[in-house]
Amino acid sequence: MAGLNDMQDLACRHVDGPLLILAGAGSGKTRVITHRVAYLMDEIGVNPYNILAITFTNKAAAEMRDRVNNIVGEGAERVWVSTFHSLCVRILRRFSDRLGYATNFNIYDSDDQKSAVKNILKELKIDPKKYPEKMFLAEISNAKERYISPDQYAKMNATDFVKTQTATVYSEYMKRLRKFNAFDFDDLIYKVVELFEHNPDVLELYQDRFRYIMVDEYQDTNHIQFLMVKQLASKYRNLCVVGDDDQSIYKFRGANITNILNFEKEYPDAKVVKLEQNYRSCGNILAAANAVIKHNEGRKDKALWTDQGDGEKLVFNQSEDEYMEADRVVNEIIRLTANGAQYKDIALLYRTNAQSRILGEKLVMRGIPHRVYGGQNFYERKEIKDIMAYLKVVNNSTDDTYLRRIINVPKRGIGDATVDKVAAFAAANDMTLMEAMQIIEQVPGLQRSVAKISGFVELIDGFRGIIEEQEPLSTLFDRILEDTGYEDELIAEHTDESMARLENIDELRNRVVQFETDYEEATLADFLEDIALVSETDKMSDDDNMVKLMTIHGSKGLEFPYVFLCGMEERIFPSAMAINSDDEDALEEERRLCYVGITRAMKKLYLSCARNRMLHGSRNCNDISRFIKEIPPLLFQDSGDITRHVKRMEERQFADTGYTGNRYGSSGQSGYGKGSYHGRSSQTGSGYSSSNPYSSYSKAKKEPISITPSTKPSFGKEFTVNRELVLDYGEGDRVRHMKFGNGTVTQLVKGGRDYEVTVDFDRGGTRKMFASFAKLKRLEE
DNA sequence: GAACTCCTGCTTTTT
DNA sequence: GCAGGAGTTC
Repeated sequence: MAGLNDMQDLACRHVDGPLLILAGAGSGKTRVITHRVAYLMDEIGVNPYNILAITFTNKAAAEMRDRVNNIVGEGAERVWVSTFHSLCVRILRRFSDRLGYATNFNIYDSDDQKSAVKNILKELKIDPKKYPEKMFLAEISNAKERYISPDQYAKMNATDFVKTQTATVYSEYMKRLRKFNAFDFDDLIYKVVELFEHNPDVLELYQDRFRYIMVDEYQDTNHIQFLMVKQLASKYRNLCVVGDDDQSIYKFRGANITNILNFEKEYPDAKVVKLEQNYRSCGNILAAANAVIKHNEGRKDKALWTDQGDGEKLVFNQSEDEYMEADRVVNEIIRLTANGAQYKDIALLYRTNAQSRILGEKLVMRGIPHRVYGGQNFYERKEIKDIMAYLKVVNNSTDDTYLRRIINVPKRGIGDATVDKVAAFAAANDMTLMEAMQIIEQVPGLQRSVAKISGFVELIDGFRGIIEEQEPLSTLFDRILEDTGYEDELIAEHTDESMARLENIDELRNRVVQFETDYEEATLADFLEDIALVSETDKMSDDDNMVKLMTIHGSKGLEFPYVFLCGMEERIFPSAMAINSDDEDALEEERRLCYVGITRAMKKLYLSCARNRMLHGSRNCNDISRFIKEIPPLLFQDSGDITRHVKRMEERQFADTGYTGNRYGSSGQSGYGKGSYHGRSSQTGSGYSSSNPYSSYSKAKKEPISITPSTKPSFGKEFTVNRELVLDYGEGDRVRHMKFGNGTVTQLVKGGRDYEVTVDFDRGGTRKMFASFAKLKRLEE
């Protein structure tokens, strides 16, 4: 298959049985998956309806959908491309009644989970100061990820006091969610696995539907996702997983790297294909990435390489504080754009969302268009949560959580004392809060509040009427803003803050209208689901010509010509938590994260840090990140700062031994350019990386790190340079296709390393296909 | 019942 | 440095 390298080609052509693709960063992973889909459909004749592609983010799903559409044309929309979570929601919307849940269930976000646990702790009289709800939530989530039910959990931990308490909370939590007809994120997958386990007919339905399964970012799957995939694939065993153990960065969320490392054990007949040729970054960037990741133990050995040349060197800067760091970054952005770079080609990446504030401020000051992704989520803002709570109550009022949030917002004189009385009545009579409020006259001990509450119930009933009459969502939205007086209150307040809130509400309204336009048939439940499952990064658009700011986690799967990795300091990146952790792997995960960050860059990578920065409200001095020191200095454009820094450290450490510091060349630009450093490094093993015996980090491996930022493959000769695809036909020519017979080429478009051919077949039908698959033969007529 | 003030604890990362 | 929670006062 031309347009693909040998390994990519091999992966595409593997049809039956398990397949593991180890795909390094930028190795054309999505390309392989989409080509494989095309191959299955066009060459093997697989019904697109039988293909499932699972991705990690909605953004990745959308991109894959797009690319599949482009390649296979007809029928592409019938390939099921989605994330684990939305796939599960769709299955549950159809079958959750088998588990005793209604199909209009709510999806809990972390805030909802938190308040649910908080309430349970109150009921069980557990002091949240001694045992914070966070602990219980983490433990519950953990159990769910391992497919451990509350009962099992209780049995497993019968001797441990705190854990028996956790078992009770877990059990109560699940009862509560069932009562409120809600699933949390973990449940979405857990409950599908449970559904499949107890309903073989349902499982078989989906097994037959998804005969060919592909899972992207497999290194980020957790145990329960592994189980689900296993269930689905067990009948036909056509499972293809794609991943890179070096890019596993979600262990904190339960991702289990052994899923990918042990794939061959689980499926002994698995075919394994490694993709190591990188098409994204230039050689210097790759060399830096390889050098950093090499410090990790326990990884599948591999190294990225490119045939695109070294490209530009890396830039490193240490500034005095975070403001000066931001200034420097912004200045460089101005310089880049003055030289023709587009704003959208630039990304600022950082370890924690908090770091975005100062960068954002500086960009505002200099009038640079930019957008901050993630962080203080749009949907976490108070006013948005309030309006969303109204929508959720209208959709499904069984859940007290949202009701309690809005019952007195805006203020309508229904205080906590009143709500507690009604709640007690509801609990005693086994009804929901809303049900009790509907018969409020029967609730004892309320005087003036009765009228207020029945007024509120009428309000909600009015909103529900709008839905029943099938009025558009935006109508409901506007009515909520008006009838509750929410908008009026903010307008009357007329402060900067209230105006900002109004703007946010406007933005939410835009999203409602957008959703309405995108999906005409959409219901309120659909909208709420979309909000619950789709993050902001997912909605990132390439049209906006803006500088993008996001965490490194958020950048996974993306690429940018110019990347700034900011805050490259010890205790920031790697984080203090990882440094102090007793878990050995914590640091390795940070390093993998660093690897992900570096490999986002295509043309040029900037690394920066500050000598001191505000943290937890106090100013701290932080050392340069160990990851910087793991990058060979010869890869840097101007290594003045880093050289001086390391030299100073060495002098400090070895002053009494008479060691005067190695001479890393002059501090000027030309110091490293002549290869002298590199030669020296491989002879003596000293250098900048942690293999340097004088470095402050001695945990490093003994072997010297010699990274060759070269164009040579890291292994074997079988990786030859791309062959160019040469076609012997053109537009207007008559061609023959193996399956579809004869036709006329109506269009020929070069797309990447392949051609997209449109053929008008004599037997009827126009098909778009990739030349590399179609294997069209020119007919002489 | 509401508004105001003080205090604490926290910062990874997110489907 | 900030948000959210608790406690106090009107």
